[in-house]
Amino acid sequence: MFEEDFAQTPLLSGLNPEQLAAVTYPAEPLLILAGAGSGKTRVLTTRIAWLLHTAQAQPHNVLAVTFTNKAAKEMRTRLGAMVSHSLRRMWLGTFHGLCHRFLRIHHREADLPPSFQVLDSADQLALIKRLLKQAGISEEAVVPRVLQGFINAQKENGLRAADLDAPDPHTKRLIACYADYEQTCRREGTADFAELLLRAYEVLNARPELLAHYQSRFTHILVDEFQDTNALQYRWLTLLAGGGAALCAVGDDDQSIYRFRGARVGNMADLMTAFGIDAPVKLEQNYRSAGNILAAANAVIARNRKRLGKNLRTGAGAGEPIRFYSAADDAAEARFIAGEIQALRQEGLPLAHMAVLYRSNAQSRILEQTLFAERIPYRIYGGLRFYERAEIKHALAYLRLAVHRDDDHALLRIINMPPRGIGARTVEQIQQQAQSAGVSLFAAAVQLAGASAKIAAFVRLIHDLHERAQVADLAELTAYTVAASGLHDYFAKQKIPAERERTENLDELVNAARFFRPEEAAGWDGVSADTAGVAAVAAFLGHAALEAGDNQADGGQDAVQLMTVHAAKGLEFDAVFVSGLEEGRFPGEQSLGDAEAIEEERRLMYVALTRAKRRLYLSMAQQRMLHGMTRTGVPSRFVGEIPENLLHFLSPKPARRGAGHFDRFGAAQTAAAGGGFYAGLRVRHTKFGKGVVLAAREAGGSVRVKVNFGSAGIKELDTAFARLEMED
DNA sequence: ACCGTAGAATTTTTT
DNA sequence: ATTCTACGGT
Repeated sequence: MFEEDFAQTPLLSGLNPEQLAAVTYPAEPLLILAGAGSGKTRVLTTRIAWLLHTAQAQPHNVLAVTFTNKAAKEMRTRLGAMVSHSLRRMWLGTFHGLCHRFLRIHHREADLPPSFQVLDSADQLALIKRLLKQAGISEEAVVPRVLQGFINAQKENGLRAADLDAPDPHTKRLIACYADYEQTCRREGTADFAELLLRAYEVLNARPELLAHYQSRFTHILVDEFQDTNALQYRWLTLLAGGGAALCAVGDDDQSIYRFRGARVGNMADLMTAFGIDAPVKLEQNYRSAGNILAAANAVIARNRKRLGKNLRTGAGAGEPIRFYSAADDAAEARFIAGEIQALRQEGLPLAHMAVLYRSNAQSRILEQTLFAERIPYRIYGGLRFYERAEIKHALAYLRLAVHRDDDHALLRIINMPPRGIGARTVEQIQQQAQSAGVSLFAAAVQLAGASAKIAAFVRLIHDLHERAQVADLAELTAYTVAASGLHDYFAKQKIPAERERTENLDELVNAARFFRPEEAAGWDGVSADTAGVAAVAAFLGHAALEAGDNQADGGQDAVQLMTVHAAKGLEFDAVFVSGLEEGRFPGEQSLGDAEAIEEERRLMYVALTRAKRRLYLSMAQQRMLHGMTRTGVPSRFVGEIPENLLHFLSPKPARRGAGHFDRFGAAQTAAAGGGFYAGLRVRHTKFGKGVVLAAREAGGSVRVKVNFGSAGIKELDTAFARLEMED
């Protein structure tokens, strides 16, 4: 048996039995259920390395898919250190990145122009707004965001506008807009994120010879974070694996926290049925957290009904108890956290090894203020990324026009940026001309150039860029564009220093173009690696849309990490603070009446808890400023789900009431401020029936409560008038 | 063309 | 409270 032999090689040494089983599993469909901190990435990369090592596969036989660029990069790096093979011909990347590459290679079969552009979400939304305006539909009749969600949801279900029909007029209108949107994208040569996946899927599905080629090429397909896949990603994967490839999916149903963006945990169970997998290989040995932390996480997640079933264990000792602090208000909670951070720092723990987590971004403000006041350096995750900055998007719009002059969206973005005297009126004229002549905005501008010197100058600029784009080197073209467009000068002349700093970003963009190598970006094969010409520009623009850059603030110095629980997934820290643990915050108020939503929040809590290696703090505020109002809160049910013997109360221990599933301990002291009502309380109304209180607040002497009555909807009531009975 | 202000919204996020 | 957006005035 070669497993025996290879168990001796450095590649497989150090793996525990379950990891070894997963890595050396035969070339058959396989589902790995990998708990938090169980060495999931290591198993996945080692399996690929083992496949190459044992010559079961060549790099070009492997398709490895992740969700984020970061995960893909890490995998490539780690794999590179494990094997001597060249990984250039291995398809390793994100779903979107790989589909993008596929469509660049097969743009002809996909009926896309060679220079087709990728729309990011902001581009997509802007396109939708423009489209609604053109069709004369008000944004109240069709809310742009709703339409965007509708279109993406349809695409994720594999449905085109032509496939849809609906009885009600509103949905009918959405479908009509979807059709309009499809047509505009087609005319302008653009593809949104969902389109990349859907188009790639459709091309494979419609072309048996192409599908057969890829099915026989990819004998091993590996997927990371499988619990986050949506319906379309699942179909794409199973289509490619349908020719008998060994599909290896790694995931953790307990860490499925992206239902809101279409993730289907059910894909794990479906995969087992579809591919005849009897049981998943479980990785339950945790290498991250101390015993108490793990016990708490296990106890919390055990409350969820729908689980594939898994229980983490650790070889480490129990460690410290979990600390719980209930602060009087949000400011006091922040001060407590700052104080503990200082203390840990004194003990020699680097700040970078500590993280403060919260459910929603709004909670970061008070923490930031407090940390700033206490002179504790912090780094906050989230916010604008490099390629999302306005000045960068402006510059990219010029590049887009350079390679594709019919891109109306790009034209509208920069026709008067920097200001060149082409205002709303002139733009309207151009739009009218385009409409009546049935041509793109740029073509219309060409037609009108004789009538306006300003339009003529703009047309000349775009023509100039277009000509250079055919021959110039990408970096040269970018540098020329930034200067010739007037963007650089415009920002350089601004009064506000922050505006002037935008020129640095433009310089940085030129730099990025200089170092951009298409073949390195994703290991392209079949696509020219030339850095000159239209193809290079298109590839660079695709890279900018698909890889928006880092979204964490300035790195460098030792700093506490602040982020949402979602952003913390996959990371680990010695000390973790989970803040804002109140009913209505975490779990969020929109989840309170909904059992499915509560389970997702509980998984989120599970993710939060399992980030901690050695020390875990849980904290809450009895009163919190929210939307300009002081709201009262009771401890999160999730705190009550942690066995009491694991907790150490740093504040007076709140009274526990009831022995059931939901211990509303602390309710007695804090509910007073809400007139006896608090989030999570079950009530009954004579007319609306049973409901759950989402929020209680005092307004002008009276107490108003927001209640979710389920089918009767969400109502806001004044307790002085409404006849609400507490159900207990 | 630019600026100011009134009104609305307000989980989570990657691509 | 705050932040963003849309609209209207100068």
